[in-house]
Amino acid sequence: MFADLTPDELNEALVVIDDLVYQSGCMIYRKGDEGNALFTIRRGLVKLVRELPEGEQRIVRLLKVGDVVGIEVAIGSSYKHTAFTIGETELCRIPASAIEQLDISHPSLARQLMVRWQNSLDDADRALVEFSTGTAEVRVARLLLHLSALSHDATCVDIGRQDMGSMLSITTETASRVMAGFRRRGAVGETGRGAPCRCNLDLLKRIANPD
Amino acid sequence: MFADLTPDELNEALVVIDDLVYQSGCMIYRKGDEGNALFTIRRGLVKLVRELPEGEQRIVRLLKVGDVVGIEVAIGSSYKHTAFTIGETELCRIPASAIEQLDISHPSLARQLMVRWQNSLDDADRALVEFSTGTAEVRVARLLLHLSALSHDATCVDIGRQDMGSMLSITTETASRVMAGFRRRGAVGETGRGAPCRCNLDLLKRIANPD
DNA sequence: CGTAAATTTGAATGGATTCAAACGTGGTGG
DNA sequence: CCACCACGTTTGAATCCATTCAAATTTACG
Repeated sequence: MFADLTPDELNEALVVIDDLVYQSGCMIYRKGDEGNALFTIRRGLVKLVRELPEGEQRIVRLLKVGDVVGIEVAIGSSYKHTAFTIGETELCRIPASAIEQLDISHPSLARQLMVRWQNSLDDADRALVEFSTGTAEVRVARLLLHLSALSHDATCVDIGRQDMGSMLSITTETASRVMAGFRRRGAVGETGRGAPCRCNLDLLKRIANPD
Repeated sequence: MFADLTPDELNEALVVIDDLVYQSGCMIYRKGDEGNALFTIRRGLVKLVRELPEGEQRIVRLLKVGDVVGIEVAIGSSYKHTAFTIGETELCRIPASAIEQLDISHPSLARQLMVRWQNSLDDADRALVEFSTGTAEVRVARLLLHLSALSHDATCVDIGRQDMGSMLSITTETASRVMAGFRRRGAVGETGRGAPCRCNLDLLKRIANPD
């Protein structure tokens, strides 16, 4: 993100940037809070959550290593979601003031930010077409494929059934049922508690794209 | 969008900006095409469509007056969706080259673009929470409320059942059934063909937020 | 006026939800 | 160390909602 900065500018930026480690399930910020800082993910996962009118919550986006959390801060907005860590997660905290300063003096940072915005938009659109259409089986398969793509091997982070459900707009019970079916069919390996599960990518792809 | 430009810059920009009128159902651009231009909507509606693996199509976003169509062009990307007009629509065509030029000389345009990106993101998130959760009745009610908010009166653009369905991830038949029910209950007025329908906002709100 | 396309309605089916209970896991305190 | 509780997951059975397939109806357009 800070490519194209001069050494001086970089140093100036770095003094105000903190490196933070959150444990699993921590709230990073709450929707509506004044946006004092944005974050980049160095390790772990972050979920952006929005409350439904009915009181439940829906996961709007899942952010991965390299993604920016709270990018809306860059235009002076308050936070649009509530953000939680999933698994132990390491974040870089970048104060809004630092962004403002650099933004003016350095147009290439502006471009970097635009690229990040577009990436977020792509993720959102993907959620709309892949995670909100098709049967429960199809959605879960697509989510597992998505998660597998984050790791270099075929393991995927063991996400809770509740989180699965609120990402895919299905109940935790159906999420559980579908995963049980996948296990029976060998689409995913036996899930050791909390351990990442091995996925049968070929089989999952076949399930995800019914012809 | 071109606030904060000097008269000279504005003139220079305006010579390359075309004003176009499309009739209903026209394709503005196709997904994957090289992005030579972006557009702003002066009148009408635009739908951004993405093809599902199964061959069907899903409406990812509905753009209204003042929105930017094809904003990804500003970072040199090809089009991420296929764009169609809904109803007769008037667009401003802004060549990518014009954006590039102004982008460098004028940082305030960059900020304007970021705001637009964030707006798109907000719309996408809204689609995820409001148009992809709840029963068919609830989703249709929320869509009608959303459309009503675009007009200043309580009328809302008569969107086809097919488009309704592919916005809400329901079939055209259920969309039709739900609308029939709403008509019976007086949630929407009798729909004169192609004419905008009058909505009973209070009743729709009650349906949209089941307590 | 006649054909094509979109909308509406019906009946049967299937899939997801709901409500409930059982199970396993981890943490706490006796 | 074990009993106990809280919490997430799993499984079951009944219900409900949306889909599917089909046909009738209306609307648009040449």
